[in-house]
Amino acid sequence: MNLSKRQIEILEASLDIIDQGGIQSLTIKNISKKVGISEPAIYRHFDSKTDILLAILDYFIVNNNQIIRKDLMQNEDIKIVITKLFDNFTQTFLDYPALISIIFSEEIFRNDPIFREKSNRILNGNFEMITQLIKKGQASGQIQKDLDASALATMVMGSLRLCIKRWQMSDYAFNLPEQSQNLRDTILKIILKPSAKN
Amino acid sequence: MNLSKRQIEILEASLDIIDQGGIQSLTIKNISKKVGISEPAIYRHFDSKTDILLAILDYFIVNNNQIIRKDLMQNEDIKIVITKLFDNFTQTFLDYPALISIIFSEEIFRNDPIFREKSNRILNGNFEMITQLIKKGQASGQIQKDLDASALATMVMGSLRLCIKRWQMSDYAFNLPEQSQNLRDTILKIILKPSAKN
DNA sequence: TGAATCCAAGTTAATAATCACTAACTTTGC
DNA sequence: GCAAAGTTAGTGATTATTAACTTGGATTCA
Repeated sequence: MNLSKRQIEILEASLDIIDQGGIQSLTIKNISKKVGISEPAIYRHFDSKTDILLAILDYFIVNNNQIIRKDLMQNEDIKIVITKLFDNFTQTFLDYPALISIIFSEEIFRNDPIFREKSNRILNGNFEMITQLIKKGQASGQIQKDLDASALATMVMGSLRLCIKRWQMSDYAFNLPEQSQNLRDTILKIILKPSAKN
Repeated sequence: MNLSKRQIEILEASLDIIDQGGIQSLTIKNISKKVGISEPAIYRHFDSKTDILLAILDYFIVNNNQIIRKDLMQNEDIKIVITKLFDNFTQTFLDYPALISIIFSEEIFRNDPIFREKSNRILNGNFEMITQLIKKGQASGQIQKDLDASALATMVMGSLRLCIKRWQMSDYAFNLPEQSQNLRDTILKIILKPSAKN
């Protein structure tokens, strides 16, 4: 996983193209146009288009996730953890809106079994992480224990995803941080035990 | 919007193809193969591939939504409304799993401005409906008033979407009704005022 | 130092496959 | 007997990819 400057340039161009026109517009021609080199020159850096797609998943997701994960796992205060989870994600997408297409890449990568497997593992990995965080919060008495952990994880992850997706679909028209914070605070208000709310 | 038998057959074949291999595998050739007629025969029923895609949106979503909407809007008990919302959606996708691809069609239809506009309106329409239902629940005193209605709507809609998406990605491996009910009950437990819980 | 060479990264041109779609003809059912 | 719905054959455009050649900058060697 040691990418050259040009390889990264190709991956970022690909991300922009997917962001702007969906997976159908990701062609070698479009990539080469955006990078500013000829089509065959792309093949000096990647063996095939499939390799480019796989590299996108690795470069933009797998890496990124491991950083956030460690940070969240180490913290004991569930309120801080969820705040970080929301704010971190929001900031990432604020900085690189094109990444939203990758977070929702399940639909993009569905035509190939290798991609399916990979994006499935990413989604389930994130889901399991959030479930673990919530279980920890329940064990330490900060979250009500009579609430199903995986249902809460679905709520947290699902609402964050929908919020971001709607922002993308609106052409980034509304204030994402504001909406994200609103969502975060509402969720915290709901799932925290009264004693852990301040 | 009066579709012939063959037209509906074509739309259902298209839905199956998208469900199995994503939008990239939706070709006239694949459609004709699935329907059992030649490629040019498809054009006796639709002027273009674009027309087929637009008809998919109309046939599977716009129609369906209006039926559910009326039913939900008429009911006064928010607990019943949310239960119906979850169970109705779940049953629909249980009956026609391929429809899940259409619910998440934002990514599919992104390369064309007309499609974008259309799927955007569908998503926002559903979101607004749920927001209205929650506001009604707050006005009648069943839902806590200090919770932001649109944040709750994001939670309800986002969690339901994620639950269904994960079911699809797992190749329908887990028990969807069970998970959906679990999610529904957790959400009800959380947002209803104590007095409205029984 | 300066010439030889070498290779990574670019180019133009062309490949077969596939795409949506059309022209022209045939079948079929009312 | 006629129109809707099918067929075969072929269109030009676009797809990912390859072949063959060029360039430019670093390395090697006399």
